[in-house]
Amino acid sequence: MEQEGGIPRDSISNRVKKWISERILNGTYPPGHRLVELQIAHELKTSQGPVREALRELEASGLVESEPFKGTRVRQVSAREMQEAYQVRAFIEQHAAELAAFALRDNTSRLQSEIVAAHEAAEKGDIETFTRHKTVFHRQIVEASGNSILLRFWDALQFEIRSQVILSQEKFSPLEGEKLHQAIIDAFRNGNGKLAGRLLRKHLLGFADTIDSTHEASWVHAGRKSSTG
Amino acid sequence: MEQEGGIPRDSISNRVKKWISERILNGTYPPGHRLVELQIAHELKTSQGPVREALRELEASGLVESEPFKGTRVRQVSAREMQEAYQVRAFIEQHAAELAAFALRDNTSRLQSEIVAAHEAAEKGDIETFTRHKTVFHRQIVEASGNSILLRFWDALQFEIRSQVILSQEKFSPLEGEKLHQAIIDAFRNGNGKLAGRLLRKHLLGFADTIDSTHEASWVHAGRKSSTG
DNA sequence: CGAATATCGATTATCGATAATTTATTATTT
DNA sequence: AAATAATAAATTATCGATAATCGATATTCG
Repeated sequence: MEQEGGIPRDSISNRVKKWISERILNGTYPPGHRLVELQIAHELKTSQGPVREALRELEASGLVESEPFKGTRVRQVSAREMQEAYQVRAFIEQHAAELAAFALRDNTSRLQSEIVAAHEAAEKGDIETFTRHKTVFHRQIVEASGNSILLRFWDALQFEIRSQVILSQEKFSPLEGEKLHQAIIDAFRNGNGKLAGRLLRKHLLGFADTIDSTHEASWVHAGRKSSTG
Repeated sequence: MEQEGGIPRDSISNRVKKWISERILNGTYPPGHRLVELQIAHELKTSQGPVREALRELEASGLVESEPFKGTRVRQVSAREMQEAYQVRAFIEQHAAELAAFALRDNTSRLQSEIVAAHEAAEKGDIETFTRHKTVFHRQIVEASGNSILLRFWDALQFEIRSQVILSQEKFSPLEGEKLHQAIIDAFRNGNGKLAGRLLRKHLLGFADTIDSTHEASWVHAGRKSSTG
């Protein structure tokens, strides 16, 4: 099957995977939505095999869930699970910061530029760009830890978290964390990984604490532009 | 592979998955060994689909690796990666211990019985049983943390580590850690999660330190009985 | 009427065959 | 003989079709 005007260097199942995850991420397929293999296959003019493979990979990464002979649907993450995820992320980043202290000492320019970019986006009200830069900021710290397994876990967590919801909290007070991020950078500049770690942990556990079941309604699908500027 | 006698209680792809992982775990398929889809399918009297699906799941859990059109082979874990894995495991268990402090206070009987069982196995020279009970001991702590994501990560790590190698170190001095495990239990009995966490962390980082590339030859495949009983 | 069961439509799980791609082998040229 | 091109072999990726299973509805029997 020849690609219609696009990049042909990707397997069909991979393209299907991207296609589906895109739709889950931007809210077209809400949690609980059913994903029928042959239906998607027909829609994408391919066969059942690649679609099935894509769904199984998405299942492995936590985006969807499936039961034998019952089918696959977009996974619904509970408030409880979100709390757990933020807790795990909190101490992953704390440890990463301690491990990354040496690598980041007097080497914070990349971190700084992400914060600057995030700040600019926040002022323009571009939540999506803001969130992206803030995410890269945190990921760079885990990357600098030099522990690839830690990074893999962090990625898995991030995928799971961002796939479903973004805390409305994060949207409505984007400038709140600015000072904190600067403090984290300063700590790294001084080679104080312990401090950076404590700050990160506190920051993230703060998010975790804002999550409870009563807030479930205030979550918003990732990628959807909030109409309330 | 037979199913004639009754209702097939497990899908074919799941049985294939078990069949393959069993062979990887017991060393029949060593790291680097190539896994050809149609060849396995023929050997198990099934078709390519289920085998392919099984291999993809094993890839997701880190047991094998594959490249497009090149095929799948048993993954080789480097000394470096083993170190990283033990580091991550160390601080996962440290945090789990702190979270589990409340749940385990005056509630250590299950932990205790695992240690007793491990001790008995060690005296009989039954390394496999010893290792299994020691693993359950550690897993129970993570379970008691109440954080299911933490547990999922720990399981993934364990699968990855145990799938490939067991530190010969652990085999030759099984009684070494006995006192430490008792100390951990005592800490939990007193509700001192911080202390239990520190002990666990130190214990595991100790293992991590014994790993370096010069020791690579001393690793032994999991499941293989050492002839030097 | 109501519980157990047979049937139907929808969907997943599996199969056998074909196309696409890589790797190995042979032929050709310089 | 070395390098390159052409061909063949092996294997993965994909396809279209069939079998197995589930859920809902209709049907039978007490």
